[in-house]
Amino acid sequence: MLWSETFIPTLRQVPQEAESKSHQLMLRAGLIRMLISGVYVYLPLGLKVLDNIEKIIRQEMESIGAQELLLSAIQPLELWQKTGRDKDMGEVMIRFTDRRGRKLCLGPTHEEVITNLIKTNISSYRQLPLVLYQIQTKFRDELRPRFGIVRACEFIMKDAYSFDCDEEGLEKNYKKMYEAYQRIFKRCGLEFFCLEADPGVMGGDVSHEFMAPAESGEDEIFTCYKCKYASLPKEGENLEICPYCKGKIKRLNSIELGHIFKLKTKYTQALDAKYLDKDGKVKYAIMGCYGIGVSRLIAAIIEQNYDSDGIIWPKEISPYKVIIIPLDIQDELIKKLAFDIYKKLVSLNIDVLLDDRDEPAGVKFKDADLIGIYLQVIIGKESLKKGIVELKVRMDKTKLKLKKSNLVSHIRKLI
RNA sequence: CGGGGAGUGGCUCAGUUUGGUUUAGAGCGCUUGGUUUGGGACCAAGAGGUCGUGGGUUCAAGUCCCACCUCCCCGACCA
Repeated sequence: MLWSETFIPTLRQVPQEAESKSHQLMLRAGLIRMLISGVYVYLPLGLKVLDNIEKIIRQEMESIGAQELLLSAIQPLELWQKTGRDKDMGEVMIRFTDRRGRKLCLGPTHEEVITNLIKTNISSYRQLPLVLYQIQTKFRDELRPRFGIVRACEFIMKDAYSFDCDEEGLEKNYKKMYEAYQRIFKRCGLEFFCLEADPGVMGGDVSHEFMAPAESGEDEIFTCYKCKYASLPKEGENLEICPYCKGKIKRLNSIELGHIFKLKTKYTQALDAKYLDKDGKVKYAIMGCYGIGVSRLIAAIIEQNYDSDGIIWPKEISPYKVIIIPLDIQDELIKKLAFDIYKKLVSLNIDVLLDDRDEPAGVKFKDADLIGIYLQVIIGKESLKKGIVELKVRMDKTKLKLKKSNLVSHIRKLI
């Protein structure tokens, strides 16, 4: 993509509406814009980041045998009355009545809908186990939206649901999911802790939360860096020594990345999702559910990966893998080389952005650092005279001086 | 919903305390022309504003009073 043909509105100054670091950088780098409090639009660069995160999630979900589907955002209130959660959700759930007088809501989550689907389509143990997932927009009328997309009223979530014949099956799927989550967050360049949590309104007995330390995190957790133990503070408690390894405990603000639950039969019973088992007995399917705050991950990644110049995208998340920076686009030699490299990378299927704008070098450097593309190819007059171009890794700021002819192979090694 | 802060060109802000420089300012960005091109460069000429909204006080309101709206932060709340 050529910069001159895309829409990356970067901001030089910190917008007044943003206080947290990730929110500021998302606005400045041209990833998102606010429509109203708690509701954001994603600009092309933001969408590319979102796509990259989703790609990782899909790969890891498929790798454990989960199948993607897409449920509806509009849901009948009736289903929620059956599980009793229409009351639990209260005003968080956005409700409305359509012209036919049907009572509806915009899905804040999808346990009811998926269980209803299972109820009407699964009737035998032969059809189980089943693990389904979707990546979809959720709606929650939050009391106080915060920190940009961290707590928004409209956000994107990956939610997965497992259905098994017995608890043994649930254990297996729960474990697989737990491990897949670790791989996902690791590939996203996140430092995170996993801890046992209160299942809350979701129900069921065991749940685990994945938390990413971040300055603007909403929850405080106790963490031990020695053994990776982490827990949520209980009222009045002040933990200083790790109960497992006696290491020193740190209190850290953190963002909830994901949460997994063993729901067992809470929903399958309420919605009467039965199947016929091997022994000919009618049983309720054993359920688990597994959520990741996809859009929120962007904020968490930035909170953990930035410097004074801007965002530092981890390799797999970077909205383009390479940005080519011809320092003087009026210079024919520089321009030609920039386009030659660009075409070469495109032909190799490498996602590349060429800053073809007629702007001073300083502007291009600042913008490239701000939007945080993984690799920068810098082409300037002086070094080009010696046949040299520079390759800068945004993450560690090392600059490699390379012969033109070696550049592409070097890039391929790094990505 | 309680407490605090803010709303003035696209963005960041000054001006409001103490009403009155006549047409409301600056920097950045934007447009045109030119000089530039290794870290947000420079010169010249331009475009762009219901001062959040409504009402009130006054000879006169961005500035004072009342009501409301919006945004941010803390709290309550939250899979």
